[in-house]
Amino acid sequence: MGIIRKTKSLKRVLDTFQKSDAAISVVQLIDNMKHHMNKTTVYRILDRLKQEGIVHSFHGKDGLKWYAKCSDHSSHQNTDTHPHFHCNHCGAVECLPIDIQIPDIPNLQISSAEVILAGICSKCNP
Amino acid sequence: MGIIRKTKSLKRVLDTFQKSDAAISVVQLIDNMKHHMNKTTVYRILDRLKQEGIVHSFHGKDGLKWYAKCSDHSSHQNTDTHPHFHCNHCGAVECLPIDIQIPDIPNLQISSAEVILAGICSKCNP
DNA sequence: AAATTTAATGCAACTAAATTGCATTAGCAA
DNA sequence: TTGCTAATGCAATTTAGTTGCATTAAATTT
Ligand SMILES: [Mn+2]
Ligand SMILES: [Mn+2]
Ligand SMILES: [Zn+2]
Ligand SMILES: [Zn+2]
Repeated sequence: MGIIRKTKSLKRVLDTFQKSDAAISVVQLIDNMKHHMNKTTVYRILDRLKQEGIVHSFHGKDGLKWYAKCSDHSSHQNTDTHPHFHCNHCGAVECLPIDIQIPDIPNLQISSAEVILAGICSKCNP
Repeated sequence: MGIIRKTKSLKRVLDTFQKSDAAISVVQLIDNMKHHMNKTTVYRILDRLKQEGIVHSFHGKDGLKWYAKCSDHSSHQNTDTHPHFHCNHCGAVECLPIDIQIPDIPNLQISSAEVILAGICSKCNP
């Protein structure tokens, strides 16, 4: 595992994540890359980057897929349960560097959690 | 608001929710109803039931839409932030009657939260 | 009980996200 | 430079969800 060819396409996508902490939707990323690579390629690159632990994915408030860079400290591959905030006004999504406490539930073996918070972000706030 | 014709189709869908507390995916519900009504009708009935506060919706771990009956006590239309559990093994989804504490985040106005937990349910457990 | 009104439905066409198969290209190591 | 094969492009496909419009059937009125 871990065999990655550093193709131009991969570098370009990787760059997007390294330049900013912001999460990006697949739809948006495909659009950003449309003059440089095929959408199928974007999907496949995201798969690889995720497998390598370089990015993580989750679903935004509308069920669409988003990706964001894994921050250095939060690379606990499995137990990375930080929440995400989706702005209802501008549509931006950000990773929140906090820990949501998931209580133990009797009879349930919880192995992962997705927490998506929605509201108004700081930029859209008065 | 609240004008609802008690059509045969609506009664049939309503019955599904009243007979069980389990959540059901739209995909599954459409399949269950396929001999009795059109999928468009299912979508529209779900919209109405939700508007009436009879059911609530959320996204499962794969981003698909699920619905479940609103329990009598949890009909705080807005602040209903109970989590949902999605079994990785059998695919069942259940509403969890617990409260997840969402901490205040500086600069963010959080108005809703979706918490989806994944793992192994009691039936799939040893 | 018939006529009226219009919410609700069926259906086909459509949109959009995500996936797949296959021929071609380009990283990279020998 | 050559050879291997991971990676890509592209077109077709799948699937969730939506829309427009003609038709049907609840509910209300006569
Ligand atoms: Mn994140
Ligand atoms: Mn629920
Ligand atoms: Zn915003
Ligand atoms: Zn299960």
